[in-house]
Amino acid sequence: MRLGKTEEKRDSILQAAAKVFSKKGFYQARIEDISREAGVGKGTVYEYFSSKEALFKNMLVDLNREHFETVYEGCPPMGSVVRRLEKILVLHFKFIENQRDVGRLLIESHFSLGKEIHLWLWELQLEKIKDLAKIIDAGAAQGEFRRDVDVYLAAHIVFGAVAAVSGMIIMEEIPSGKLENLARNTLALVLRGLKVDT
Amino acid sequence: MRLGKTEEKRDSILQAAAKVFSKKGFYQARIEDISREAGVGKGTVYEYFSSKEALFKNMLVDLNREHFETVYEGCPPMGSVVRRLEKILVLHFKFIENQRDVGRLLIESHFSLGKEIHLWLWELQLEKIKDLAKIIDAGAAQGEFRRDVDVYLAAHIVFGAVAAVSGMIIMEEIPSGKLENLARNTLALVLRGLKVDT
Amino acid sequence: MRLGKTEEKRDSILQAAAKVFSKKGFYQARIEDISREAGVGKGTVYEYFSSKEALFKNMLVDLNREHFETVYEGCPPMGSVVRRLEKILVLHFKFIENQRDVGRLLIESHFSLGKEIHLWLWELQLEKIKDLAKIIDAGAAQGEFRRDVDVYLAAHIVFGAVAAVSGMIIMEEIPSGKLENLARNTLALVLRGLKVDT
Amino acid sequence: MRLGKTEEKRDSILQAAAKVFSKKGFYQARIEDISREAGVGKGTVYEYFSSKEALFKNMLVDLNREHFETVYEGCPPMGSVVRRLEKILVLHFKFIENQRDVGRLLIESHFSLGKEIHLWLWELQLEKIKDLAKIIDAGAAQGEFRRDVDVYLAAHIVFGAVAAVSGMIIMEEIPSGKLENLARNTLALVLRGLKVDT
DNA sequence: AATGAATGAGTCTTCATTCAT
DNA sequence: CATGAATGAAGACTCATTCAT
Repeated sequence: MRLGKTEEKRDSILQAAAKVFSKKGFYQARIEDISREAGVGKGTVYEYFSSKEALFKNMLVDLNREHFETVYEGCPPMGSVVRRLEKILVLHFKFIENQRDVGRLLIESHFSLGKEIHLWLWELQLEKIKDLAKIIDAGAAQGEFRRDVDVYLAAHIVFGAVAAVSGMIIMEEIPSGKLENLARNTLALVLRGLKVDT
Repeated sequence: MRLGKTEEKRDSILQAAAKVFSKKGFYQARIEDISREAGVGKGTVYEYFSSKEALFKNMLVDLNREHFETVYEGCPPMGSVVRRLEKILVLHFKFIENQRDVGRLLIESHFSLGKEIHLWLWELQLEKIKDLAKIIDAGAAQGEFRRDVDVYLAAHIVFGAVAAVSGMIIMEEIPSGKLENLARNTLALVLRGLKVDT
Repeated sequence: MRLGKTEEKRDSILQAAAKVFSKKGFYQARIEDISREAGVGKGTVYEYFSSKEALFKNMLVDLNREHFETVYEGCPPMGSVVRRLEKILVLHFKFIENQRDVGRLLIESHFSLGKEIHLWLWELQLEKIKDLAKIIDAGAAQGEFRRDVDVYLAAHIVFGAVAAVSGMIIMEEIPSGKLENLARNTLALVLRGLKVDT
Repeated sequence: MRLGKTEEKRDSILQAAAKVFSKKGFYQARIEDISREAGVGKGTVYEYFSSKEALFKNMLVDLNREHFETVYEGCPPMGSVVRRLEKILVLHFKFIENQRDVGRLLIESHFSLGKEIHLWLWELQLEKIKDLAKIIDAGAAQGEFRRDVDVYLAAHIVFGAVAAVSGMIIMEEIPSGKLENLARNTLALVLRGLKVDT
């Protein structure tokens, strides 16, 4: 299962890109910063990625894959959808917390990038929302969730709620130990709502 | 009630800035684009704002004020907090819808800007969240909302939810006529949650 | 002998120009600095002088006139040329010392200005050198100076020597009380030379 | 003894800088002029020098070194200090004449530059004056020069005199053949002074 | 395959000058 | 006459990208 030398170098560049882009944002990050961080020459970056934008996109795709593998695959469908959601939230918050800088990029769904790349990012986010929609749909099918809700809308709402709390974790530097509780509370609110039970 | 000529020009530059920054993002926007959009010379922009960054910040502050006046002040406390929230949501969604470009900037709380300005933006957002927290707190005090929720967390969640739906409105170009319904549904979900009533 | 209001304003602009140009040099000085220093509007400067360069030249001409009046006219031909030279040196050094900033400009015969203005400055300096040559010539005619010297060359040498000592006065902030002595020593060297008498 | 390619390029930029700065002065010279003169791209200049000012300073330091090597090192202490001075003057005048443009910069001790760089230039000049003072001091020690003169003052005077004559050479385009004679005459005046021997 | 020196297009910002009031 | 708001030409500097080694 060893990666070829080539694959290794490609990876180290992506790692470096994640670090530098996260810290400085797309426009402030310089290719040279990234190449130095990766310990390779500036020209080498262009051996593996055709442009700064391509590198950026690849980095995000990579990050998403890692996020997906950590959060969803590390948490397959199980009996209760609610339980699964709770587990997903915990894993997600931990992922965020483990990789502050990198996590910031995942939350920052919006960038001051050109329109084209902006749309591309929206697509990326939409996919996550659709994954969420499937889960919610499953919950409705199993009778755990109300059937009178617009699943697509609900997915957006849950996504936004989770993103906002993720931002809170990063910006307010919530300590690791409180994440499980935070996940539970967040989910509780999303599931039961604000209103007093009637 | 006439604005001085000077104030008028300052305003037209801010208007133009909102338009151009929204469309292109901070780094892609050129001062010249903005000055042309405003119908003034390039140098004139610098008569009113000391730098591109200063213009950007001023523009956001301005936008926030407008948003605040439209949404919150256009919707003072009333008997029911739930009713007030619903009204706020409708106004907010309409504000978003009316000024797609401009609205995009309000949602895009995160930019690929330098760390400093990024923090400044976070502060701006936090203020909005705190406004929300006050409303929720009032709801709890009046017995409309459950008392066992962390108000600060709840405010983040509502904020995130609303932001996500706002993004949906902009990106999927939801027609104006459906906004009231969308506001109702969003609020319903936030208030009652996903789970089936027990 | 009262100056008209107009003349007064023109003068205050020239004063301000001398101050600001001296402190910052031609390119670093901004017309606005000068107008503010003069207590007039920016546009007013252009009522009196057609351009920055014209203002600069006028200011130097003015300064030269003042210098000439102070130094040469305040010291008409008299019996001994040597005595006259000594008096001239004292007056010159005092002029320099009195108006450090302004004096600096007189010494700084060379500027990083465009070729054209540079030549003009050289002419200004050459006139002073020619005045000096006349004095030396008179000294030779009176038998005080050697007749075998090239008067024109000698004038350059004296001019350079005096300029260098003037620079010393400004840069090393020689106190006022030592100027007379310095003038005497400078003149002694110029008159008797370095070499031991044979 | 071959310079590395890199060193070569650095040098050609310095050469070009000397030429362009000399001709146009600091503020009128454009980096692009210099880069074109050097036959390199605009960006390349910044590979070697961090800013226009840094380039300017480096160029002057370089020039000074060259001047020093040509004039002083090409003329080591010998029996007679007077002889040495005469040789130095000849070499100096030839250096000036050989590199009119470049020489102009050496003479133009004063520029319309910011205060900071101005001070730096004064230091540069002061060093030369101190070198001169050492020579004069040696002359006094050897009994060739009078002992009752202030060596530091004398050095300033000689420096100023030489600078003024150098200016004459450049501005009046004294032909090469007359330089030796000019050096002799200049030195004679400096050594014996203007006054008739008593 | 890897490098980094070289490049020049692109942009913010300054400031002399103009001109409507 | 006096003003200062408006202008836009000009230039230092950055950095993605290329390419000879």
